Amino acid sequence: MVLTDKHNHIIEIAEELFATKGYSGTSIRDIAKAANVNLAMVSYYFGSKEKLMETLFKERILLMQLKIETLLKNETISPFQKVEIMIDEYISKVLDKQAFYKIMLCEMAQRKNMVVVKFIREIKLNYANMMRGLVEEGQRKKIFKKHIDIMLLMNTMTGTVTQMIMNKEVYREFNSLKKISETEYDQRLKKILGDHLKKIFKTLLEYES
Amino acid sequence: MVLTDKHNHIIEIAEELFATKGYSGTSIRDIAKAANVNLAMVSYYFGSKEKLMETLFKERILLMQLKIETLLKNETISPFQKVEIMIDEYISKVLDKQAFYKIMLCEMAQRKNMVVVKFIREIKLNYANMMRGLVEEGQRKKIFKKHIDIMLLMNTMTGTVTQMIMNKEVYREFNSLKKISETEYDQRLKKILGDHLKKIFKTLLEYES
DNA sequence: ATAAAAACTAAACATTTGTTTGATTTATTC
DNA sequence: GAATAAATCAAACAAATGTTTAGTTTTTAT
Repeated sequence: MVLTDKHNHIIEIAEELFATKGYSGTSIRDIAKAANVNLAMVSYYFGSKEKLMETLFKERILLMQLKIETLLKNETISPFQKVEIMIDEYISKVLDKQAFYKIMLCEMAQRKNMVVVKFIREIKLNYANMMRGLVEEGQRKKIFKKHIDIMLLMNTMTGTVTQMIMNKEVYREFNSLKKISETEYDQRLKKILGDHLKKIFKTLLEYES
Repeated sequence: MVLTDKHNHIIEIAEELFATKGYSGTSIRDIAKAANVNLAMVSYYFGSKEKLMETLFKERILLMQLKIETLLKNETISPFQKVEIMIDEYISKVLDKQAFYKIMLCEMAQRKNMVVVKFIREIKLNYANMMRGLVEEGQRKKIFKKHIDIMLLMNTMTGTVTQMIMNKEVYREFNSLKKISETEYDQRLKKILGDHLKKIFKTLLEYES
C-alpha cells in the first residue's frame, strides 16, 4: 500500500486524536472533521477504522526502530559511549513522537488489536536485541558486569521517559517550571532524562572502578 | 455516598473491563452482563458511566496512597531503609491492583475526565511528597546527596514497574519464563523489581563511600 | 476529445451507545 | 399487615457509531 500526502495527513490527525481521546473514544467523524475530509474518505482510503490504526502503527514502527548496526561495529567508541548514544537516540525519538507513544502505551495495556500488539512486541524486541548487542560487547571486553537483565534495564529507560512525558504538568508544578514554554521544557527534559538514565545505566552496567 | 457490596461488585467488574478494553471501549451493557446485573442498575447505582469511573477512582485512590507517616518518625531505621520499605510497599500495591494501574496509565495520557485527572495528580503528589520527606531526612543526616530530583526518581520507579507489568509476555519470552504461572511470575517480579530499584535509588541518593 | 478509472460526496444503513421510563417485585417501616 | 420506599426489570429513547451505497466530479490514459 503506497501512502499519498492525503493518507499521511489523515494518519497524522488520527494520531493526535487517538493520543488525546483514545482509539475507541475517537470517531471516524472526529477524524474526518479535524482532517477536513469527507467522512467516507477514511474508509475509502484505509478500509476501516481498525485498518487505519494498523496503518498508523506500520508507519510509525519504522521511525521508532533504533538503528545502531553501524554504531555496533564502530571500534573507536567505547561500549558505554555506545549505550549513551542509544539512550539519546531513544529519548529524541520519543520526544519527537509523543502522541504515538501515548497511543502505544494504551494499546499495550488493552491488547485488543492483535496486529497492533504484534507491532509493539516487534519494537520491544528490537530495543532489547539492540541492547543485548551492546551489553555483550561490553562484557566481552570485561567492562560490563555479567548477568545483566537487559529487558529490565530497557523498561527502566522506556518507563522513565514515558512517565516524564505523561506527568509533564505535575512535574512542572512540583518544580516551579510553569513559566517556560512546552518546547523549552522538552529541551530541558531531553538533557535531564539523558543524564539521569546514563547515570543509572553506568552503575548497573560497568564494574566499579 | 455509601458503597454496598453490589456497588463494589460492579466497580470490580468495571475495573477489569476498563483495563482490558479501555473506558470508551467498554459499554455499560458489557459491565452489566459481566456483573450479572440489569443494564439499568449501573445508571441507577452510579448515575452515569462517567460517575462510575469517578467512583472507581475515588475508591482506589485510598488503597494507592503510600502511608509512611509513622515510618518517617521512626528513628531506629536508617533513611535508606525507609526508602527500601517505600519501594517494596509501592511494588506490592501495584502488583495487587494491576488492572487499576493500567486504567490510570491510559487516563493519564488521555486527560478527558477532569475529576479523574485530579485524582491521578493527587496520587502523584502524594508519592512525591512522601519521597521528599524521606530524602530531606537523609540529607539532614548527611547521608543523601543534595539536589535530588525527587519526581524524576519517582517516575523511574513508577515507570519501571509499569513497563514490567505491561510487557509481561515479551519479558517472559525474552527470558524463557513461559512455563511458570502468572502468580509465580508476579512473585519473582516483586523481588526483581525491588532489588533493581533499590540499587538505582542507592546510587542516586547516597554518597559514595 | 473520449472512455475508463479514481477521487470525492451526501445520504442512508444497521448497530451500538448511554440513559430514561414505567411497571413490577422486594424490603422496610409503622 | 398495610403503606411506603427501595430495588429490579424489560422496553423504549434519541443520539452516535462504523460502514456502504449510489451518484457526481475530477483525473488519467488513449
